[in-house]
Amino acid sequence: MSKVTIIDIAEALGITPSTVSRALGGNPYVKESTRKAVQDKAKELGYERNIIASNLRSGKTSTVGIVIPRIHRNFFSIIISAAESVLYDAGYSVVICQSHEKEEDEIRALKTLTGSRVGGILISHSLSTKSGKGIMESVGRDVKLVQFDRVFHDIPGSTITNDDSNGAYNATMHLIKNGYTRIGAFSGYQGTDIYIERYDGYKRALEHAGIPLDESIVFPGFIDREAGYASAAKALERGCDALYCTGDYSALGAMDYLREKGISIPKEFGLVGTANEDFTSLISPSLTSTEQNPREIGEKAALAIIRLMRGETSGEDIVVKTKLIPRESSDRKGSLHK
Amino acid sequence: MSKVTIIDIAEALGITPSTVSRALGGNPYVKESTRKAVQDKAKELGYERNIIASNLRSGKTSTVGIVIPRIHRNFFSIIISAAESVLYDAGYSVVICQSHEKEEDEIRALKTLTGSRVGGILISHSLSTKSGKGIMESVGRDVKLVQFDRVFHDIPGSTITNDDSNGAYNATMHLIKNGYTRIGAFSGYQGTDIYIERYDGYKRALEHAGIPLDESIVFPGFIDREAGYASAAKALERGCDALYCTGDYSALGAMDYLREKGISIPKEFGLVGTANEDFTSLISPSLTSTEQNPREIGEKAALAIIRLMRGETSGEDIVVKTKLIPRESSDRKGSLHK
DNA sequence: TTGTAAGCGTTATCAT
DNA sequence: ATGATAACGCTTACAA
Repeated sequence: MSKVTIIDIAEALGITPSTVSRALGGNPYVKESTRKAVQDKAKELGYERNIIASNLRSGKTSTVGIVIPRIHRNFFSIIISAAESVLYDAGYSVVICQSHEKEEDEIRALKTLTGSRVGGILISHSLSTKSGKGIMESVGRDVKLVQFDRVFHDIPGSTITNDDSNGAYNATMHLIKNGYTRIGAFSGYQGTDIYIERYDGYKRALEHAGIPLDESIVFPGFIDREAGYASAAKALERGCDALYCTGDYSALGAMDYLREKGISIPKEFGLVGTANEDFTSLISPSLTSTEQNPREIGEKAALAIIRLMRGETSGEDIVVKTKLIPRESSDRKGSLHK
Repeated sequence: MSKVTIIDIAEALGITPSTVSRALGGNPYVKESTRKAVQDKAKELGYERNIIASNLRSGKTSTVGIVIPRIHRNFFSIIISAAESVLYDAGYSVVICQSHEKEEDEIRALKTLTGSRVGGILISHSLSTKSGKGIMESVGRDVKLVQFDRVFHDIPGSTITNDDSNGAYNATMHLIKNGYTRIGAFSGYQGTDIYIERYDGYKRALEHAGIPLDESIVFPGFIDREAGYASAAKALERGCDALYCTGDYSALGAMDYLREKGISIPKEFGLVGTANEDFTSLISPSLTSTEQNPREIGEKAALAIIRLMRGETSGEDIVVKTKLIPRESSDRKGSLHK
């Protein structure tokens, strides 16, 4: 086990711990020969810096916290995976907490993180978090914050978001181009930025195509499979021939209902989801969706928090492009060649 | 921000830091009234223990590392999620690393973790890790280890595994009971315990049913979607009417092939997967699979590492039961009522 | 039951 | 360019 300290190295070399520390820490005021000797000896003895002691003394912390609603949601787990690997390579540790979509848990997680002295936090808010108020109270001034996906713009720090409005615009346009004329929407909870943005994109597309907005075929609120099933019934009743869904699971629910009613997709009804979950390409018909590039979001978020902690910036807003992935569920024109 | 230390509390109360430390640390040799006073004052001043200093001094660490092949695989992300929440409640932090299925990355992760002085590690080995040798060399004697899912039994510490052999036995038996008679197997890489176990369960079921083992319809090695597709072709050629697959993705690949050939599932061909991935219930026909209870594995692994770090045990082997989830892909008898 | 005092291993701040 | 020394905030023998 590595019980080797800088003192051992210093003694072996007949110099002092301070010099060893400097040599290892990249301090410019060290003779190259000394640095070389120290590094060699360190390797020889199997030295590993005691991060705990280092953090204590320097007051800095090399730990970054991540708070997300649920770790086992594909979108988030890919983000974590990407962020974790960037942070790790940059010498940071990562601590992960879940909010389980509850503001209460989110605040508890934040308190625990600041308690364990993280230097920065990556967060995507729970759906039940209604404002940045409680967040700001639980996070100290010297902890840096990067929000991603679900963000509040009145919180200091950086944000990483998708161009959600454009994503929704493109998805809706895609339906229009495929000849659907009465396009409803599962618009999601309209108290959260991303859903507001997406609804906006949907409306812009309709407007662009000269289709009047009909709020009776817009279904806000829950977007899980069950809600999708229930709302699809109403949408059909009200004459829809397509649905733009701000979530893949709600689209799946709609698919359940349509299949039950013997309505053919995409012939009689068009469907697009959002998030490009794994299953979208596995089901039949496969589901057209919008790729949000979670890997890119994770990497950018990690780089953003590093810059923030290093004081290289005091905040930036980064937008990651989405991409429509056309599949069978909206392919009325048969433009897909398998 | 919390700059309050035990010294502040001590001064405010006219006692010494040691007593404050003891009161807060649950030391039994403290007068109840003192403890009460300390706790009240701590709350009043907004004190938060500096975990870094605490760890440095005590030599202990309240961080647990988790090493898994890939974080964004459903099975693993649920395990992490469960383990993380148990560990967090018990006052531990969690650091997560990925091995990307490469032994090299696994060892690198292990070294980084021991470098940041974790007290314990939860690990499921990469497929390319062939033995416990390299693992043992990179982990010091005083770091505790809990292996889960993919384990080596020559490594000290605890293990959490599924009753894989029984799971495979039940899955194969289920096919037999549904009237399939020539049942092949995607048996997985036969250098890893879980796959050996499962192959054993498959063989036991055949034996039990009096069906002779035919190795020409057993396909070891890769079990991804592509491999499933390729092996399904051979299985069909060799007269199989069903396949037991040690993975859902390989079963999905087989399904791809069978669908292409116009072979009806489950009428003409039966299919069971393993792992009960989310998509198994979303595709059509839905895929019979074996639930491995990752949540339970994660919780048990967390509790096991805690016991190990506390010195309450020096190692235990825990087996988590699997459960067959019958779905359409093997339902030749129509015993499923939807 | 509480106080005293000595560090844990590193880094910052003086000197030299 | 390097050395000496103190300190980061906490825990823990040992004493009282």
